[in-house]
Amino acid sequence: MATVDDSALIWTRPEPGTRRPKFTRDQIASTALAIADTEGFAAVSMRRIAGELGAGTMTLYYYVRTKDELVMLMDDAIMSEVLIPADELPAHWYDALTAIAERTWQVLMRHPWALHSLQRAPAGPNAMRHFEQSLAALAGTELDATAKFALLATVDDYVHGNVLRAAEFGAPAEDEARLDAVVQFGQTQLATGEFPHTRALFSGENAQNAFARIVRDASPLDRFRHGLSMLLDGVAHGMNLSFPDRRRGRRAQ
Amino acid sequence: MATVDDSALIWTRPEPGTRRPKFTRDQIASTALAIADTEGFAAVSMRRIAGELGAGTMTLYYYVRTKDELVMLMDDAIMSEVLIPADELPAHWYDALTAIAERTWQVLMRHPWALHSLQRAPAGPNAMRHFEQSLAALAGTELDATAKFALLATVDDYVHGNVLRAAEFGAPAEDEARLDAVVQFGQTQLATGEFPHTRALFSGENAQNAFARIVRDASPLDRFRHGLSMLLDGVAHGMNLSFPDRRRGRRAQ
DNA sequence: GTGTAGTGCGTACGCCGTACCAACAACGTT
DNA sequence: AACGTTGTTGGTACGGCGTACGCACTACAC
Repeated sequence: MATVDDSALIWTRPEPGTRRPKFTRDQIASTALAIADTEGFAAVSMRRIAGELGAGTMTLYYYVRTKDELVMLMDDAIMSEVLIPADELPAHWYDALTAIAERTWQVLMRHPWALHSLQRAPAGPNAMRHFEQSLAALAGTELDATAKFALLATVDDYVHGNVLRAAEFGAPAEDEARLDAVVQFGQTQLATGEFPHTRALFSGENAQNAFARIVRDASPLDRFRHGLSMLLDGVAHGMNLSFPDRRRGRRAQ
Repeated sequence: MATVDDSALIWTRPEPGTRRPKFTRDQIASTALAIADTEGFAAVSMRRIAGELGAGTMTLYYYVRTKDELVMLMDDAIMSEVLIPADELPAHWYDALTAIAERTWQVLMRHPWALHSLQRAPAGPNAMRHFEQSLAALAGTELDATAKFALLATVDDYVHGNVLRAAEFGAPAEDEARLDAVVQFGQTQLATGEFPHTRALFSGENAQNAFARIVRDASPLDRFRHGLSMLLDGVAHGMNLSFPDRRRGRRAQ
């Protein structure tokens, strides 16, 4: 009796502390984060984290009810990185949204595994702050609630989708041999003649060089920016919003 | 000696068959697909698939070298669903891209787990066909190779990102109690006053109703379409492409 | 009928998350 | 200073996972 509500989110349960425990949730989360960043999300196991901390495995369960909760803490830590210091947020909605999106992109690219776990996690405090900040970026516009929501969701969708793809290219370069196998399979397929347009895209040069050219033609960040600006341009037109006036220092709207 | 190259992709290894095996890769993949669709990707285990097929677990390894390869087969099966019959592809790039994106969206929404596994998988034959078809959609434009590639990547990014988010809302309604806990946590946070803009978004009504209103204001598909059209409008302006002329039957460009 | 090699799969190993519960130690009380 | 309470630690064990290894079976060529 008087047990804690089983469905309560971890944010609503205070960290244990009446008798000075050996660890904190933050310590545990950041240990897990370090493992995920250096060895991939798959390397994050309760045994591994505990080992890293010099603790018994089951000790972690005194701070956290399940591994999913621990992942929530990791996600929330990451979301804290995407927050922009209030005084650095540009005044114009277009610039503000761009700044937020770019920062989000950079953070997620540093922790690409977060997208997988973020999916299941309901918004934690820092995710709410991110949303709040995004709304603040739109405060100067005259959009109604539904439009604001739709706009922010669309931008976030693009950011997440881009990271999903970009992260897979920037990955640990794979196996070398594996990569060769992939390229060679691609070439074999192209040779079948079933892919005339794709073949034309790689006109002349061999596929590997062409692929490298396309990849190096623009950095992942540049490609992200380009897509984002197209999206925001479409938004500005479709929602009747102003563009920032870049010719002078003034900020329209 | 004379063993198969370890790094060879599954597509390059022929299915076993000199002596009429009991199963086929297709059978195995579609069994796995059925499990994933009805019970989630986590329920897909080698033991489970084998059980479903009435086979010994290790039998699967005669058809497939690792579970990852099996997942590639699943992904490729899904990618086959997104292909549009050649004669149904609209002539104008804008309509064609919209059709491809919508179909992709619908397929991925039916198999939301695919996004997780798709990330690691190098493009299989059907993924290549999808790319080829996307290029075909742009055949009428005057974009160069780099621009085409960038455009398609951007659209795919948005589609994947949208599914990533939308799928999490349309999920199995969760726990009821769990959902209550999430809503209640949100309200508590709003009450702190740290989130004025978010609070304003839910003006008046209580948060749960407001949330429900925003969700039902537009179906996930409508919201996807809206974002996609904004993106494509931005693309059309930014890349100097024509819009389809909807007033008559003719197709510009 | 017999030999061979393609096919099926049982066993076992080392991972995983975590339920259960005994042991330990920090503190309030006396 | 001694004790009892209870917050904190973590050992053991269970049922899952992917899959390496290698033996058993059997379909077919001869």
